[in-house]
Amino acid sequence: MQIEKRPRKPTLSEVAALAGVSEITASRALRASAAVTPETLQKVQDAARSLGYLRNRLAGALAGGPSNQVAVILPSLSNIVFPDVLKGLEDRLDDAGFHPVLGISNYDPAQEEHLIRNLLSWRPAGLVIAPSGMTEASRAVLRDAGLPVVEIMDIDTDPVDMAVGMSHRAAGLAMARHLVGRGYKTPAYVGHDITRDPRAVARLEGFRAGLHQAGLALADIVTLASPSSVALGRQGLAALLDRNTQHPDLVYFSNDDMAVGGVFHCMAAGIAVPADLAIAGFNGLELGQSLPVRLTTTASHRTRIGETAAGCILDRLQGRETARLTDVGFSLVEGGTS
Amino acid sequence: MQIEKRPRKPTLSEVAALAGVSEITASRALRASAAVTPETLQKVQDAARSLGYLRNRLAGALAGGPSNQVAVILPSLSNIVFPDVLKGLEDRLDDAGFHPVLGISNYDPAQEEHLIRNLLSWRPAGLVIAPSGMTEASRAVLRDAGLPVVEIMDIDTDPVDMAVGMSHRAAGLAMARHLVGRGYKTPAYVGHDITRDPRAVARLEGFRAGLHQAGLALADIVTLASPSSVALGRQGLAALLDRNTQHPDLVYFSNDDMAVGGVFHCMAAGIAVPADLAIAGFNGLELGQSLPVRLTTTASHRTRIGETAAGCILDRLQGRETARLTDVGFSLVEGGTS
DNA sequence: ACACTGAATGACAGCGCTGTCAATCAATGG
DNA sequence: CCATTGATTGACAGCGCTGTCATTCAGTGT
Repeated sequence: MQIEKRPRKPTLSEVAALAGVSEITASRALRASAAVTPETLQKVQDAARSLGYLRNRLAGALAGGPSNQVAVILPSLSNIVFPDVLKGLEDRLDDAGFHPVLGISNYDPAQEEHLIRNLLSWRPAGLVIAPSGMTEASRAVLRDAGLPVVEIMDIDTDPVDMAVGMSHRAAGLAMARHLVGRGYKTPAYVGHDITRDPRAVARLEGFRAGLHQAGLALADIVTLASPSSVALGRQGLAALLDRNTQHPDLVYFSNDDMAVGGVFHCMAAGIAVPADLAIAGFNGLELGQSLPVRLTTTASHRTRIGETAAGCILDRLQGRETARLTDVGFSLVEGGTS
Repeated sequence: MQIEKRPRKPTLSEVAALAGVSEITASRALRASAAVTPETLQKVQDAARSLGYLRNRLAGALAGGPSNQVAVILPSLSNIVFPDVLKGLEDRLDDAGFHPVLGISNYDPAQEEHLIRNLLSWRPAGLVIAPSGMTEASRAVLRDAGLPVVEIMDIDTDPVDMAVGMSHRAAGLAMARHLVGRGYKTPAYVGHDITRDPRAVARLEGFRAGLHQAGLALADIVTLASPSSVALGRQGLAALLDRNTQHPDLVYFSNDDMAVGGVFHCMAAGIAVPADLAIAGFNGLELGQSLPVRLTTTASHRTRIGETAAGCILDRLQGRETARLTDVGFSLVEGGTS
């Protein structure tokens, strides 16, 4: 008695047989990778269609064919920044027929290392990572992997292979200069859990440096040990203003989510922005730009980072020249909150 | 003369040789898939480490081993809803050592079909899709694929295999009932490009049905042919109020982004919410809940949809029973804008 | 008419691993 | 002491495809 068996997926050799050609010819026809008579092409395609043939890329890649998978490791999806980056990546990769294989490190270097090995074991064509304190072991694995690797977000680093991003320190510095130029004298800072966010730290440093150059310093600073959010920004500003320290005339927030929370607090507490208090953020999220009064912020080009990183991978795969460091820059957005 | 050749990655057989065991034993040791003496285990692990061995899952999967990739097809990453779903998916998948392989259909059924074939050619363990008008061909491919398939977001459908989501019609209906109960008499609607968003259409239908049951009808309706955004909602409400039709006492927006735009318009135009105009959205985004006045909305459980969908895939893979339809429900959020 | 060229096709081997089944061997029970 | 059992290991074959090199054959130049 025959055990009922799901009819196996048709293989290339069955397609070839039906089309009356050799396996390898069928392979070439279906990949358009080498010269095949239009006639043969037609026969093979017909055969494939009538059998419902679905290419098995596992076998193809194992046999030496190219992979069209690109490993992507991000620290989180909760922060809108990373979906934006991912969007840019996906867009460009998709154009070239590539797919991201995703891993989320949760800002954990150990998890990151684990993900690197795991994703690499599928022999992807390239790897894009927004590092979260990569271990030396991680770097070593990437170095030996022999595939294009792009580290994204930050370019104040020494990448294993390539890096695409912006200088967060420069962004903080630029914002400080801008605001100093507007005449603010007693700046304060409200931040989220920045121990996990070296880029926010870099912005803060740059901001401080900018103030320092103008003979100013932060009047006060509040950091809360939670991931950034609108609610947290609101809470953070309330806390800041509650203290009986020198009242700031300006608050620089660790990012736009936080800053929008600050704006909401002002709305609710009847604080005039920017007359009583100016507010600035970072990222240039749509959210902040759709407020009744546009948020002053620095626009980071997140999607462009993704696109550019994907471009680096693709360029490298096609043997084109690639830059080690790519600065996508940032732009200061002079909104109405400062 | 020897062409310089990147030292090939060590293979399992080299590890086995170094460890002094057979290939298959090394394989088992590294997978912990069958009984191996602690001693052998140690030897093999040491050998693997000292060689910098990196498992090749391409070969493993081809040889009949399991895949830990799950294809995920979403219509977009621009709408925060989908990153939320993806987060839920990734979370649960990661727990089980699985990775999402991502494809974005851009709401295009043809692209969707293309993605399905493409991703399936990597022989993933399962597939999760937020359908965008799946073609019959797509459904057929999925049916024949012989892997767990979960269609997400909507459960008002007839899925190929499983579906996880909520009834958007019911959500619209519930919101209508709630608002009718609050005494509003002249409701209006502001929506985005809903031709591409059947779920928004379903909510609108449900909303209309709810009104109808109470002897009411939509006083006015504005739909704009762009993807939803805060700015678009703002613009939409302005347009609605600009018309010299009966003034609404309530506007139901196609989603929270749009509704928040509406709130912002009211702030800017000096319209008191909810005294002059009530506003309701859909999704329960953090954004709306952090407004100075919390937005009235329906919370969709996006992350839970992702988690549940991943759970279905995993359950099926482990031979556990799975439901064909899973309703994750929704919850009405009575905010201050109504 | 003949060697020569290039396009189209094919034979072969093997990518690196795991499922299946068989072999080995110490421990157990009578 | 011998058959039986279960735990551990190994031999073998093959997953489905593509790179490499060889072969075929029509078209070209002299």
